[in-house]
Amino acid sequence: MSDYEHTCMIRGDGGKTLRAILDQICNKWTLLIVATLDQSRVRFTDLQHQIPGISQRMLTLTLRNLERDGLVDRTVHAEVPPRVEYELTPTGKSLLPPALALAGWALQHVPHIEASRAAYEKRSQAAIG
Amino acid sequence: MSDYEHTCMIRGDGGKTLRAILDQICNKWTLLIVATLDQSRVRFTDLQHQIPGISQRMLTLTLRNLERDGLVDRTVHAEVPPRVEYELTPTGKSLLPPALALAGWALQHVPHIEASRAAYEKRSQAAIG
DNA sequence: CGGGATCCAATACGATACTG
DNA sequence: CAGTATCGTATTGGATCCCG
Repeated sequence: MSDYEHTCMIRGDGGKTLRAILDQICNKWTLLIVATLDQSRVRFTDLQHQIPGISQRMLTLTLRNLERDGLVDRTVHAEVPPRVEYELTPTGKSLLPPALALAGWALQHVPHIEASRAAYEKRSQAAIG
Repeated sequence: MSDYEHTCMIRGDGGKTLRAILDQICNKWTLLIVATLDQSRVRFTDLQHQIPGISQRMLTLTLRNLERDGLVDRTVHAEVPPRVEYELTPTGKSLLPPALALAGWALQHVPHIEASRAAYEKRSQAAIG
């Protein structure tokens, strides 16, 4: 499918559901969690450590949403202390390439964007003064 | 760069700036606007029509952010009535492929995700009842 | 250890009214 | 036409406490 066809479908009217799903994929933590689950199954606490800054609450909520959408599998081991592991489903893994592509783009353009922001702020200041 | 290297860089500590930028790209309207600017320069009102559901306020705000980040150029024509056109900068255009890849993924998996959600709700109901 | 429940602050967003 | 300003609501997310 060409880029142009993509844009047409994105803009299409039926796109309300699509927008909702895009919103959910593109929130603050989803991409990070998916990226972190790339290699293997990971425990809850390990996830929390590997994603600095995420709160327990948001980790739980985001994982539940991913589970609900069939992108992540949750395995509870009947042990004491309890052990819960998360891993990507095949669908979840299929999200990896585009997700990493976007993240890679952001990574590449951080310097450019920061410079552009600085220049913009400077212009704003100049306009005021 | 391999997927694995990508994930390492995403998870890295310096990632606070990266996360902030990813957040901004992945908000409710940015991807839609970028996708809509794909082909050519578009006027403010036309953008509003091509992105059903966006409010004037959010269109303005998001466009300003994109301009600030150097992804969109704003051209004001000295006419009456005024005419303002927006177009992607080269950096903005470079965002197009990964953005469309993600949107394409979402599009492909809408049915699967909706089915998974329905099944999940059903399980939850069963657990309650 | 994993995570549910609650409270609270920040902010994102929409609706409306006004302007050059 | 292309915004800006203001207001009110809805959502997001962190902090904290508690529980099996």
